[in-house]
Amino acid sequence: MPNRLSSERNRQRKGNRSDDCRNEFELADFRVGVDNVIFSVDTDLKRLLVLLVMRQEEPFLGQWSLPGTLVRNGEALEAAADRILAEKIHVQNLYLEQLYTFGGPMRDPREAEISYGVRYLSVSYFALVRYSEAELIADGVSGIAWYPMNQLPELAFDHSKIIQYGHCRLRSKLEYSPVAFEVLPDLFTLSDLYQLYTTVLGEHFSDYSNFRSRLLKLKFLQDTGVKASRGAGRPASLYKFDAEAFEPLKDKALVFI
Amino acid sequence: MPNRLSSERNRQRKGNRSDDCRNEFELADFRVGVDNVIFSVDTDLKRLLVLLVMRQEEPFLGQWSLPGTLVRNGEALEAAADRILAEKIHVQNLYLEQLYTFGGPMRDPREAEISYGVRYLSVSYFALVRYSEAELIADGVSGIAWYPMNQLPELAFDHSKIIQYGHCRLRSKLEYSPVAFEVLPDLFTLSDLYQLYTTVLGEHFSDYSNFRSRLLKLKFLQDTGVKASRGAGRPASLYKFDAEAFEPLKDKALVFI
DNA sequence: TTGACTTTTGGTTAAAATTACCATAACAAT
DNA sequence: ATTGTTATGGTAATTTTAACCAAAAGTCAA
Repeated sequence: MPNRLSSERNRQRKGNRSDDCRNEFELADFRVGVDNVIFSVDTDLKRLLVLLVMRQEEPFLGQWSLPGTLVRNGEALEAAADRILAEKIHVQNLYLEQLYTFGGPMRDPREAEISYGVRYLSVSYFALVRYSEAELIADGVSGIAWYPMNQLPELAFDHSKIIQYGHCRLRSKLEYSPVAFEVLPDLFTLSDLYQLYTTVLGEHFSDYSNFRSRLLKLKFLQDTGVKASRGAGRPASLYKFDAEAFEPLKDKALVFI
Repeated sequence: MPNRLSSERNRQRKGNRSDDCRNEFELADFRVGVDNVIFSVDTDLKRLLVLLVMRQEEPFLGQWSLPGTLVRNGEALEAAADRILAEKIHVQNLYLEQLYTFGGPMRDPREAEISYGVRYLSVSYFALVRYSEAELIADGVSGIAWYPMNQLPELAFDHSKIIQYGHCRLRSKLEYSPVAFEVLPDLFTLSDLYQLYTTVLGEHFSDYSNFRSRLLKLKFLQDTGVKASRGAGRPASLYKFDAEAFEPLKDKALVFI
């Protein structure tokens, strides 16, 4: 990060902040926030869900938004993402990675306030959690809820755009990486796996029978021999993910769309 | 970006900044920089190159680093990336996209200075430029040079890590997107294209003959009929990229590794 | 108990894609 | 003219994909 201005001059600039002349050549002061796009899959109802929270303050008071927070002193970005996630849901298994950084000027109305010169930047994170074990933490007044991807309400800031971006990432992650096994139970049936994939990707990529033989041929799913009988139909074998056997297959596509 | 603290309390915090007690629960003030990983391919010598600049100031004075800048008032992140690129090289065709945001505490030694509480965050961008037309802008004292990816010097900050991350992105971009045609001349031979791919990906993904037939079968390369005779051997046809014909093929893999 | 229904499992077969080659064409250099 | 080099257009064996199909093993209801 080479800096054209000396640190001497930077200190000077900071002292000037309450002047009325904003210079376009001066450096911007940033407040950095982290926003999480937390996905979950309800395989029973075949719905892809996003976690939203109701804003408790201005701007956008009372509107739905992504759970987020401003980054604290000494806190790594991912740590902030972890923190806000832990504040909103109890969950044991999760996948978390950085998504994108949105930082255009005036993406936050607070930039227009008298405390001008402050920019709001959002480093977004993408998370996938196990739906069955996720307990939402409703701390009294604040609203919090899972929303189906196809029934999203109007959102604060540019959060709709962030969610769309996260949706793209989720789809490609599912195609090329074993994230699915982070959010499935340790023991799962091939049908569970297929439900998860079709809920996110649609049913256009493969039929169940071909999906099965494709995944089994890759040899990283261990048949435990245990059978799971769930309602009608022949009981299915419970499989478990073998991370070691998967190792050589990383960055290969698992399914084709 | 929901904010647990009221904006009232934020203003208070800003007034306190020169106190000596840094509170870990207080929000961090950020300086946001943009760092560019600018790649280019020298197909003659079969080398993948990265653009580096010599730092003119502390910290890391005199060390090689990625070209970067701090973001100015009212400037979008991508605009800052464009600006620093334009300051360093003249180039007509280029591909530019956001890479990753590095923002751990203490990634910049300046955070340890007496002006504590300031965090340095780097939003990195990834660029690919046409080597033949790229003119480096050497403004007197400052050093600027293309370095081969396999002979990188010691770099300032965490820039080595950023370059490694960029290298991964470059490989996957080449595999799944038509970036190659952004940095090839308008008219190119299939050999030119193959050189580009092998220089970045290695020769393990396909032999020349199969590479040719694979790409030609996709029908988005137009044979202009014009022949290019370059040294020995049979003259090659010059092709051009047909963006319209490519449209339906986007987000499909072009080559397989 | 028996037959209908559901779901899992393990196939088959035709079409398509991949891979490893090979032969020839069209030029330059000597 | 001969040789060397690169481009081009194949072939054939193998693998993968896509679209099915039928039996196995359970539940459910009459």
